[in-house]
Amino acid sequence: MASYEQNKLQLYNSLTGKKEVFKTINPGSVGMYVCGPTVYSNVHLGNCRTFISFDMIYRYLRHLGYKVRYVRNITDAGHLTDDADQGEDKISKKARLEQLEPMEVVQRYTIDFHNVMNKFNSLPPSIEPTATGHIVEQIEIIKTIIDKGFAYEKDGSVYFDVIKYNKQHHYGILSGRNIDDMIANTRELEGQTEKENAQDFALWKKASPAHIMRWPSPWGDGFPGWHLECTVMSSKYLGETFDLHGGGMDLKFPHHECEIAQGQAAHGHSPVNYWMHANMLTLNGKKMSKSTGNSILPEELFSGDNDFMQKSFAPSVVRFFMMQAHYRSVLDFSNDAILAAEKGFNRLVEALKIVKTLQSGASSTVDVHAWQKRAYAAMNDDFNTPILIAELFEATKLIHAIAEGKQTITEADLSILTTTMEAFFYDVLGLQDASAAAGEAASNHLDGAMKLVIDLRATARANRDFATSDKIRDDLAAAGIQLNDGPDGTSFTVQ
RNA sequence: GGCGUCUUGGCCGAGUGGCUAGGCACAGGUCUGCAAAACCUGCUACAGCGGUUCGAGUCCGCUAGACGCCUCCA
Repeated sequence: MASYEQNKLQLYNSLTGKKEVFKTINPGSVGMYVCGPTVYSNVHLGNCRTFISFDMIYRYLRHLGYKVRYVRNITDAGHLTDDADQGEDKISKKARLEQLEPMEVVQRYTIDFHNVMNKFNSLPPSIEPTATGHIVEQIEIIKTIIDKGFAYEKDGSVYFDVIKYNKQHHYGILSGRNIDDMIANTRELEGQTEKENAQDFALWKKASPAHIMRWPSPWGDGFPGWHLECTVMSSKYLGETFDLHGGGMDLKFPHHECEIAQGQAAHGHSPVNYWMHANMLTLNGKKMSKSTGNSILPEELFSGDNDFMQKSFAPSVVRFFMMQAHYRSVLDFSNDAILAAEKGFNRLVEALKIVKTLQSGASSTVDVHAWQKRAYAAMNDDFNTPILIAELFEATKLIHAIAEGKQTITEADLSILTTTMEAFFYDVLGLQDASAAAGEAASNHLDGAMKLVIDLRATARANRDFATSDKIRDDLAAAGIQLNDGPDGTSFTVQ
């Protein structure tokens, strides 16, 4: 029996507002789509939280034995800077500003995105399609939506007819809005004359002569609307209805709402069974945002070169910090919070080393099975990583107790403890031991040199030459190497 | 203005109506030449007011505050 059959996974479905038992369309397989970044600038830490959250979800689904096809797009065209007719494509705007070819911008920031996600130990998706690679399919689906009567052409642009759609379906089903409220509360925007209604959104935009990124279409030269690419690429690679669609909370409306409308209009049924939304990462209590300057780049955090934090932090520490909060909660990033996370993270890393040195005994005085069950229960309850981490700390206490001989454990139980700890820490949470990543060869050389220094200090201490022994200890500490004196001798840790 | 979410101990952060979340910090202890580190122990809070209930952090209402979306946003 596969692991996913034994674990009753429940997840919060944004569409219904409830936790639901996860039931896939095809047994054992999951089709999962997550809205990726618009590659017009470096991804900031807030962007990363969403992708790390869904990386964890992807990892846990795989851990449960599901075969997952994970599609995450790259938006390299079609994203307007505003919704008015003067709207300009984000990529081409950046290209103009930096005197670059649009695809040069795309290339630069796509590479940056991949580098950052790599450092966060985020697994690459199964398919990473681009909007510009699917212009033909987007034009085709626009034709279909026009044919079905849910879109109209106006002067080289095509708009989705939200009012007409809403007569048959509920536009606002995901975000909990209704069309009358939206109409009553629409802001007055200049240049909206083309649309029949302010709520209508663009499927295709006519390109002005100055617009760099443009493609021919039945309606003239232009470029696709932002919402369309996700509908096209998800249905192409996952089918017209698929299991799971994720993205940041800020995409719920209008982007995901429009995706539902487009899918429904084009294919006659709702595109997604489970909608999941990762919450925002805030800085100083406010949403991280490139445009307001209230953001921090991952690289600035890894290097320590920023105005917010007092030191640098390893990618796994940052990831651990995020995993300590539930993905649906707003999380505030601060110096104090990440410092606390780093210490806790180090304790877990240490426990993972100790667990490998434990000796098994004839009987177990600890209930490893109950513990393992609680750990899975936490994850099965809408991916509750904070509780999972609390259980990992509980296991840490057990490991110390066994190491000190206060508790005993059988070989079989020790095996469960070790593999479960490692599976959750490395495979599911996607964490890495920073010191191990630093390089085995270098650390072997350091080990040899440190053995010499530690021996010299031990000799000095034996001779009660504390001036020498303390100088060794203090100077090493200043160099970032901490000596740990214990009953069995001295070890060291690199800070 | 509309819609929605949130307000938990010094800090971060989970909590399905009744049972200790967890981490950090702090205090005491063990170990140590002294420290540090490590480990052990301790630390019972739920914005305010009212209601439902045998019982509420957990449900309902009101008040205050914060945040998000409504415009590009992960």
